[in-house]
Amino acid sequence: MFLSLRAEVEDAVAEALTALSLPTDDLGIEQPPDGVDAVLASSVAFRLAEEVGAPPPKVAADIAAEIDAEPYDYIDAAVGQGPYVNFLPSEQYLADTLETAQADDYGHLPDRDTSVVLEHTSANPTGPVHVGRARNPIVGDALARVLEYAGYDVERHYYVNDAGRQIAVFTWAYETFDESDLPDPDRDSPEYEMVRYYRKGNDYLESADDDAVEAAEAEIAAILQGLEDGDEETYERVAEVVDTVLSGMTETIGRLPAEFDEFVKETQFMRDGSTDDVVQRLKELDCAVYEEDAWQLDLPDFEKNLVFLRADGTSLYTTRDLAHHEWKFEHFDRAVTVLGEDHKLQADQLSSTLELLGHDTDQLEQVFYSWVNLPEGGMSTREGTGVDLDDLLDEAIDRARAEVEDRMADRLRDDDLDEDDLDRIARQVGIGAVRYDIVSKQPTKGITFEWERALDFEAQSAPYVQYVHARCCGILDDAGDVDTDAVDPSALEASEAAALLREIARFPAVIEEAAEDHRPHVVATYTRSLAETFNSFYRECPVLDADKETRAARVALVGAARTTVANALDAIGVDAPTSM
RNA sequence: GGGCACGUAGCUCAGUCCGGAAAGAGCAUCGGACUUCUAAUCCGAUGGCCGUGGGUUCAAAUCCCACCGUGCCCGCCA
Repeated sequence: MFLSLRAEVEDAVAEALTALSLPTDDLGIEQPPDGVDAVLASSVAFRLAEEVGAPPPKVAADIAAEIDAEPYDYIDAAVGQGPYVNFLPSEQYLADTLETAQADDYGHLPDRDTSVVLEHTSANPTGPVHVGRARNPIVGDALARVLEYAGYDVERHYYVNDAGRQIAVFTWAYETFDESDLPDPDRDSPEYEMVRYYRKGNDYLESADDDAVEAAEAEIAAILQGLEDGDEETYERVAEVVDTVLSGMTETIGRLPAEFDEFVKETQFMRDGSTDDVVQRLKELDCAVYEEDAWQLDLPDFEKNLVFLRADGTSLYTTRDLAHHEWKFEHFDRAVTVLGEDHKLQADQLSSTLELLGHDTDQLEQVFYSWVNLPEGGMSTREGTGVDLDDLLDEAIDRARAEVEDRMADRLRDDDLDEDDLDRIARQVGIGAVRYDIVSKQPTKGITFEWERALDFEAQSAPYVQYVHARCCGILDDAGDVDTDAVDPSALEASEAAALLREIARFPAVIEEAAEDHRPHVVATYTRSLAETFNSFYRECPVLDADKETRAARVALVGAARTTVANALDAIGVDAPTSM
């Protein structure tokens, strides 16, 4: 409804300006601050004051007077208020919002008939997922959900780097060292067992004597060469390591939850010849140069050349990624990638090169986030420094469980939570808190990991919003059967109820904004604001004890609040508990 | 050295893209509200030269320039 209202307001302002022979290039539509009755406003009078030769309040009043609300469904009136033209919503707006918002699919925008491939995480399959890279699956999955809400047809991809030196080292180490020489794994899970070989191998390369290292390097080089030559046996050796490690990582990421539709392997683009094909076309480019036995691109906007073929004739990560992206463009309308800020330069070079190859890079969008660091520095799989995501999630669940048990004694609601409920709530709240904490911040801001902060369940966190959902469910449970179809929204005249309905009405616009700008955190901000508005309503407006007509309207409003909270949380991937 | 990102209350952050109605939350501190639809809640108080200095504008946390601080990047690594 909000989106329709906004369209009507834009139309009304443009019409009025045209009638007054004023320019319509900037309508100045904005949302008024709290405490103003209007839902939308225009500040256009400021800009027109000089042209008209009258002070802004006079101009605003004239524009308001020119607007006839009659033909509009959702505008009740346009009123001049100081220098602003304020728009009051109609009964119809409130009634339609109340009805639409109770539907399970509230917040889903119409299908756009546009396919989007969203690549996120793509962490090298070298070991357990640590907190340093945890922002990627959380932001990526939330963005995928938001895009789906916005009507896009989304596929989630994990690009598997299975052709790099690290993986060759890993494969060599796995085949070389014996398990009896390794420490016990931190967890009984494949990636924790496997990473021991990786770390052992890297240690060996750093500390063994020169001859031994040289021999090892020869074996590693042979693996890389085998991949480049398309040797089937080498692929299988590497795949055993990669698939095993990846299976464990996938399971950890799945706890967030974040799932993938496809794991796209880098080697795919070596085996199908597309990397060779890209290389041929890159050589034809005007900026292609052959220097020091290597093929490079002298990209106009970059200081250094981009090497795309090594002196030994092998391809590089970026070369394969070019083939990967051409494949994406072939199969999808748009491609979005969530990347660490350390990949910014590489991503810009990729984009420029794709442009030179004749692709429309408007369809490629990148979202960057900064790494989560420890107070003492970055996290590293190879060095084994860092906090494992599994440990963080386990600790979050443990603490959430302790909270629930703590509150059991003086719990007011008499609904007999059993052991299964306890497990469920601990998991929903614990994981929700971790996820919400990350998804609610702008990804470009730096985060330093601290246990206490990451596990803070106080207000402005997931449990605060989840609690509102549980409260709604509680009220609806007790309300029994209420005919919410023929409810008169004018029964919601209490200001807290009206404010809640207006906040609910914004949800589709929030989804639209988050999807267009690729900023899922605005949805998190919205859930908090919605929860606050609900809590004010909850305090001031009794639902079950109200007179019949008010009761029905308020039950409908709580129903609308429940679906809105549930769907807004769903859009950022946080569970909505039915009881807490 | 160059490029990019970030800098808002003691702490953690919204708001910045697209300039407009007294700068908003939470935590912390202090003071209130549970015989009431769930107190993981609510109400109130305290706390801000929006990094600094210029500029543009009727209007700047928001746009432009310079500077300072922090992080990331500048491999024939990924």
